[in-house]
Amino acid sequence: MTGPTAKGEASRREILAAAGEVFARHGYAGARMDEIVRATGMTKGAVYFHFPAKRELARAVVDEHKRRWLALAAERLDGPQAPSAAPERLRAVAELLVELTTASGSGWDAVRLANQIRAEAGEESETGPVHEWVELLAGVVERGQAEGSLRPEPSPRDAAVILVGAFDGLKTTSEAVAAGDAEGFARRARALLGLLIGGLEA
Amino acid sequence: MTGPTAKGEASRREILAAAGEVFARHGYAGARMDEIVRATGMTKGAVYFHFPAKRELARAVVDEHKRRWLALAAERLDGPQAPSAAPERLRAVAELLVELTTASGSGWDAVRLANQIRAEAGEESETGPVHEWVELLAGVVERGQAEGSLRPEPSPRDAAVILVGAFDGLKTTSEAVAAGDAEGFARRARALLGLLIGGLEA
Amino acid sequence: MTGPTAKGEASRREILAAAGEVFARHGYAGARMDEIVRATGMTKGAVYFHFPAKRELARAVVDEHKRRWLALAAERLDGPQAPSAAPERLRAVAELLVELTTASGSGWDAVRLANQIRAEAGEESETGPVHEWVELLAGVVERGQAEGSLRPEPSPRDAAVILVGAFDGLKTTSEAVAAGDAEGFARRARALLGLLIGGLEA
Amino acid sequence: MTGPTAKGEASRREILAAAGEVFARHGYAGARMDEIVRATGMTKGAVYFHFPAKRELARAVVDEHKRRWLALAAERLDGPQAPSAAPERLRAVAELLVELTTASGSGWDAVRLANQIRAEAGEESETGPVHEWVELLAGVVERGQAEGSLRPEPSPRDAAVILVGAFDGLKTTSEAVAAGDAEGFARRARALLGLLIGGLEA
DNA sequence: ACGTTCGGGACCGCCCGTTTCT
DNA sequence: AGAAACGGGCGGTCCCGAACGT
Repeated sequence: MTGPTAKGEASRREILAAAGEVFARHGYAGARMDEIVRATGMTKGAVYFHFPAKRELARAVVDEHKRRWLALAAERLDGPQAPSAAPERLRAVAELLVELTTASGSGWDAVRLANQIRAEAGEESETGPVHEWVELLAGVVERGQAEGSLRPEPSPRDAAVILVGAFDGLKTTSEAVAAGDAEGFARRARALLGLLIGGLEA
Repeated sequence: MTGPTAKGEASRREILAAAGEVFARHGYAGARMDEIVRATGMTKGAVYFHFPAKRELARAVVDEHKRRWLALAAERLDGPQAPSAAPERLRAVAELLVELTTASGSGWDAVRLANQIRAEAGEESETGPVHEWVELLAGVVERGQAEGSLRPEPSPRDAAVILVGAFDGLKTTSEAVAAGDAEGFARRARALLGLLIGGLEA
Repeated sequence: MTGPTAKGEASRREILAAAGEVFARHGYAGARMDEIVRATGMTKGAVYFHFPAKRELARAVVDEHKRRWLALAAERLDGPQAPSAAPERLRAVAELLVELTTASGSGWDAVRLANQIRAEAGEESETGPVHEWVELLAGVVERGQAEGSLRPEPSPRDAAVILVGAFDGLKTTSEAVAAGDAEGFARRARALLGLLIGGLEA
Repeated sequence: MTGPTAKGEASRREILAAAGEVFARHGYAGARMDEIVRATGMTKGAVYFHFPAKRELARAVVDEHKRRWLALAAERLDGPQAPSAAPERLRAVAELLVELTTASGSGWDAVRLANQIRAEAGEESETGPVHEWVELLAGVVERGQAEGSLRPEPSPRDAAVILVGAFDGLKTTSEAVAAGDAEGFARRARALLGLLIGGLEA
């Protein structure tokens, strides 16, 4: 009745980290609980104490990343040196995306993981990280269109979906074409987002 | 030593079709061989006579689609009423992509399937359908840049990867955001490709 | 990380016993995991928790017997009423072999099982029970030759291999000729070993 | 209605040879029909035309060898320079056994194959090659005992079983102890048989 | 609260000896 | 004699819960 202890929290975080890695390496279905367990150094029971099922674990991994990213995005958009014009705000978010994806090595993996969960379980959870990004960008686009700095043509939501989706797909395809070429991906991603944002400008 | 017969070929095609559907429904890992077998109406032995393993079957599905699509693409680009200017050629291919994806219902699934196989097997096959599309589009872009109808900035290959990847990702994200909304996807896809191709024009 | 518990040990032993029986009845290849599982009264998961694969299980069965028999042999050779002259020592071991084989019912089966594993897996493990017997007997023969109570002709190792091999083969052949005739086997085995040991004496 | 043709006979022999090799390599249970088929260069239908089942094929392999060996044995025992004294006759057969086993590479494999079939199918066929050898040797021993050149102690049949069984086991054990050492096996085999026959002499 | 060892079964991909068409 | 189809069953995996400490 005393709630989670400090040790419990630490274990939880460790499990989350290990699971994130394994899920990223093998995909949701391909990931084996045994491997996750081994990666944590704990035993099966320990993992299952914190997360009652594989799916819950995956969801927790996704949520964890989501939390972190949105905090970063908010910082870029609301922080002291945040730009005020919509195109620049879009560019700031775009840059954050590129950085997240290339820097931490596997930043975008959680997005892919969320998609896999969705694909397996027949459409349920509508709270994946993509939605958050879409909402975020849709808000920026909407304000930009209201201000007149962005063209009114694709609806804010469509524009947002296009930006997020295009970026996501580029990651997959880049890896299919040239696996491991992080630099090439960053170059292409910047070109892509530049092209799109430029096209959206008034 | 007489080679495959007509009946055998027919069975092979039937299996391929059924497998394509099941793979599309559940993804590669989620697809059960039993379900594929049931879908063909044949028995396990029959399927395993034609394809020695699940992975080979999936690869054959991918290759089959690849063959068909590239034939269509070639038709659009080399047929009688094929446009000659690079931007229009890109637009023609873009339109074909949209049509294939929305019309046949399971058009783009093979691309996704190829990505899943690649993800599972730890990067081996370099013959997925993406590569073909990339090569095809890179050729068009290159000629366009030589003619001056396209800007020289992203390299032909980068441009091609961007076009293919962005399109691919849009599908996934569209479904994550609004599952089953084919019309919405087509609208966004046309907007995306229009934006990109417009941006590439001189 | 607390190590195996008493219950676990008990289960392990039970599985080992059941597996030994089934392997003896059907041979390694002919033995079905399902039957072993059924014989234990547990489920597949339980068996595979203790032994990760059929081959490991078989190896464990072999090792178990090896341990037990060598302890008995050591008792006969080093115990209080152990003979000191080499020929008598050989005869003591020979008698033990006959007793083990006929008495416990499934005595020599582990030796046959080890041979089958080796035959299947393409020569790897050099730790089968035969080796232990060979080493044991070679030691006795060597001392006997040094003392002059045994002829120097076949090298200790050759003599040991001959003794063990001849005994092993007699079992198989006896059963091929007259299945189930334990008494006949014992008679022949004593004759065989008497002949050989007599021939080795100075 | 014309009976087997010449081509059919040739195919049969080819299948038998290929099957013998594969059975020797993998054992009866481990041998795959597919591999045998591949080794013949024919198709499954062809093999199953000549031999209705795997077991029949194995039996045919065994019988084939049996036929050949007995012809050779008869030659040694009844030929022009055949010895007349029982001990020498035993030695002649022993020498033949050693030669057969070491020379043709896999001479004794059929004996092992026969044992495997018997083990799998729960004692039926009593016509394996071991029996033939036992009968043959028992005859020699019987005459020797009648003549007084062999001691009367182990019955002819027991003596024969001992000789055959000991030899068989030595092969297995030799390979377990020193795989591939044909020379060592021959040395030990000659020592073993010399020891035994010497012990049987009056 | 946290962790461990142990056990449960459903299920899965695939193999394999065989039969059935041409 | 070839290609094609059959279908039962096998070894093994995997996610998870139970029982039991600490």
